[in-house]
Amino acid sequence: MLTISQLAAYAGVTVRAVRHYHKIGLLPEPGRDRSGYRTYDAAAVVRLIRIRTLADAGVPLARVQELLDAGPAEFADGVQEIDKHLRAEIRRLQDTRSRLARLATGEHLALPQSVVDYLDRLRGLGVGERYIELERDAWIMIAAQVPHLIDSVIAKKHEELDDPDMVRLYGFFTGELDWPADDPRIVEVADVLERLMIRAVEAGAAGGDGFDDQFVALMDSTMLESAPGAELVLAILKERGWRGWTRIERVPADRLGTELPPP
Amino acid sequence: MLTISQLAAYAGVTVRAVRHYHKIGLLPEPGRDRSGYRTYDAAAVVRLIRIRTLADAGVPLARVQELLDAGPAEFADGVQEIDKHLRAEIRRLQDTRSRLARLATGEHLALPQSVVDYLDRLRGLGVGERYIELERDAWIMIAAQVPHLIDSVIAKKHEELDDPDMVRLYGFFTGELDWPADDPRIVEVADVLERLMIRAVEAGAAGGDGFDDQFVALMDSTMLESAPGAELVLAILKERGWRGWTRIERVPADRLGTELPPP
DNA sequence: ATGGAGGGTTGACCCAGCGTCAAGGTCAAG
DNA sequence: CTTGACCTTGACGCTGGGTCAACCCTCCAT
Repeated sequence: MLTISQLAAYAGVTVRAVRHYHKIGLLPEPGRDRSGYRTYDAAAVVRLIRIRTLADAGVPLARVQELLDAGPAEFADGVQEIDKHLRAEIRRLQDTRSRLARLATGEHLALPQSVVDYLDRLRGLGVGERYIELERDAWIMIAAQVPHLIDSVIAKKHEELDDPDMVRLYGFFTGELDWPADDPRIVEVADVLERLMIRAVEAGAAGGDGFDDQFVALMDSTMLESAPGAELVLAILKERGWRGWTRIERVPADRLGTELPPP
Repeated sequence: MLTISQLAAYAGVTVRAVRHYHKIGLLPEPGRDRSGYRTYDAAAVVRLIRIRTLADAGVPLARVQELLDAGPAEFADGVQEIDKHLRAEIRRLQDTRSRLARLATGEHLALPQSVVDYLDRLRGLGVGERYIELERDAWIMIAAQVPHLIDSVIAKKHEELDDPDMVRLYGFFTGELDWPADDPRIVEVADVLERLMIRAVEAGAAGGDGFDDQFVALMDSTMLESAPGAELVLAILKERGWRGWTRIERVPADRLGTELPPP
């Protein structure tokens, strides 16, 4: 006959755990010797080892009890199920490992690959890290709100970058971003933007861009929040008869002065 | 700006978890809008995703906090450590899978391989499952109490099985085991055992078997508890001047009648 | 016989990491 | 104005034990 600590040591568990299993009725209370010590037999060893094997597999103790007290068919089914869980868990941990490896480096975890690629393209154009971070944060906000649209939006952005004027536009964002309000480059930026807008309108953007009003408002407000000076540029363009940002519109002369809806 | 559920959904956690992270100071409380709702920015998204990546790797939240607020060197060290843990955990789960596969089948989990092999050898000799189970339970008890000795004991048992008389002895245990006290086979068993004992003594077993008294007592009492009828056989042998079981002794004529120590 | 080590006994409280109500206040749409 | 989907705080529950605390048993050496 075994004492509780002999039993526990052989099965690789603590004495406390064995007593816990008694308390919840998972392992039957054995007989006691005349001094009150529990005395275990081989059946207890076998049952305890079965308990541990299942518990190590992550099975809740209540389920362990069901399984051990069930027929062989149900038991086999249960074990199948547990093994499936184990395989999934192993795959999850392997995935976690690869995510962990990317933890230190960059924005890869917070953004879909398409956006990461887009930001890398901007870097390739010489855009400064300061501005890249602003863009990144804006894209994080957009991706968080409309994850299903993000890939198609980024695809449009890539198309836009095929236009040399767009490349020129991004070329402004290489150094410090806090331009004073009278910085002459602001007018240059507005000029480039106006050319882009004209071309966009000519290309038929007026017809509709496939996005609904809410999403356009989201894009506009996010970009306005993220890019310092964007308001200044928008003000200049408004004087010239343009409205919008994500969705470009020529403002009819009689409506000049109408505000954008508040972000 | 994001609401808490947008943030949570994007990071793949529950709203409740985000609030929990606020409560323990892991994720800073963001600003509120005029109605008291929390409003999150991109930095919160990034931090929350980092938190989840580490937490998914099994890192306690307190440790996550330390890591995220530490310098890059300490962070890299910590990630190394976590990855080591992950690899170990994956190996542990794979091991659990193979143990799980053996759960339904046999005694493999409760006994070392050497004993399993020994029991298989007994089966090969035609010993009945009823008796095998008794042996198995006895070996479980012995292995639980003196795991470091089990392999050498089993090795001795294997040697003993090379003796044809020992094979003959086990040959008795094929069917029912509850022999009546006057079953003639009991005398036959005693005869075979006596021949074995004589040969053992001649072979020099008297010199000492390398086991201490406590262990011999353990073997004796375990086998006596497990095998019905063993006491009868021992009684017959005692009349013939033998004592012991695990350790065989010729009892000098003047001490005939001396009892074995109580188990 | 006695004292100390090293078992054993019960009981009660404590932990992470949230899940799950409960009991409301807010917001957008119809 | 209502409805339904959010948001807020707060409190309790859960698993699988760990960690005292306070005491009893047994064995061994002295």
